[in-house]
Amino acid sequence: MKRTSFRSWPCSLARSVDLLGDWWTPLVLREAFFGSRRFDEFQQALGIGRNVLAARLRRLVAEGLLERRLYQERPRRYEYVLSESGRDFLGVLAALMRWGDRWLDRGRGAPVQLRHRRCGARTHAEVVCAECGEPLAAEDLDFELGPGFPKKLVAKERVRRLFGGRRPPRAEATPG
Amino acid sequence: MKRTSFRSWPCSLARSVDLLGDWWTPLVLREAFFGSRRFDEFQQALGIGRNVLAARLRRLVAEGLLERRLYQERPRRYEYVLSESGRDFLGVLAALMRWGDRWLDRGRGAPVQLRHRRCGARTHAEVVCAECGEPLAAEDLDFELGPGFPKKLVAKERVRRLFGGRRPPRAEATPG
DNA sequence: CGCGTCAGTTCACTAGCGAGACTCACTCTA
DNA sequence: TAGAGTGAGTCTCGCTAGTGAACTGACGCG
Repeated sequence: MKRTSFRSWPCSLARSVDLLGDWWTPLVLREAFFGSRRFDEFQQALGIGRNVLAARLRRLVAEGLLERRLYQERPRRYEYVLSESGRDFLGVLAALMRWGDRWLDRGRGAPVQLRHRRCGARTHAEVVCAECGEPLAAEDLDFELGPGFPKKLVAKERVRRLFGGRRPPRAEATPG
Repeated sequence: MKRTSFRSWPCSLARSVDLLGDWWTPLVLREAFFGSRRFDEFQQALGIGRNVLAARLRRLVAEGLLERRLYQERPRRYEYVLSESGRDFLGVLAALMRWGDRWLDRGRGAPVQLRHRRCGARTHAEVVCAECGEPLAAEDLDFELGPGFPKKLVAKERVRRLFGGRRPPRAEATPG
């Protein structure tokens, strides 16, 4: 029984989760943002099993989030640095960190804070609408089919119900 | 050999990942945002195993992201609706979806798009600095210890290296 | 009374996760 | 030229978590 793969689901969320949705991968990426590059750096910082780390690094390289580069011959040693897509993942990590700060700190405050060099402020991540800059809230969003959605599936009943112009009534009745 | 728990790590990211970092949980939450409330709705929409779904719902309820409420007596039937913290998780999902749109679509375009009711635009999520509103980039961020960081650990060598005012040189040498 | 609905639980099976030991290739020291 | 050290992995193996499917139990309906 293999884990069900979401790779080919018509949903970017599912695909991302398929790739990054295990317990270690986000932390490996965090370490990369903290400056780790070498196998043993990652391993010691996280206390992760070496085989697990090797597998994660391999996959992240295969998927293009990390680049494996030779930093010395004799013996051949490789290090792992964030690629463009890897660096772009910072937003997701920052959003997740922010969520944890808000809901998981049990009154002790954030363990780690962000300082934004550009404006100098101690800050945190916020997820906004790219067009108007307002924070995104569930109530303000509709989901629409995009160009990458398979034509075959458009006719499906569930799809039509979900994306048929408006949200299902139950969703709108959500209190709050 | 149990999965190592990140619950008590001094890192909101690790704690969030511990809670939500498996393959199904984010998709269950996505379904909740799409309007699913009932057990069988979730089950059919995702094709998830019923026992796995039951376990995920139970945990999400225990952690406060979902509320389990009785929607009919005789027979007793429960449904699951997003709580405040659950709704707040939308930002993370939207950021992850956006990342997938950018890096995982293989030239076919986004399968699902967002429409922001407030401004009317077809849009996507963007992660910005809460203070100045500029998009967050890895190069512009410093990490600092916050009030929730355990005092005991501050003396640790690794911690001092990471948070001792500036980033380690290797991080700054990152190309890009 | 038998059928359908809904929300789960139980069960048998197994892929693969995770921890720690081990390997391999090399350099450095004396 | 032994011996220690370093760094990047592989190997072994117990265990767990996910899979799919059957089952349960409370109830309404005709």
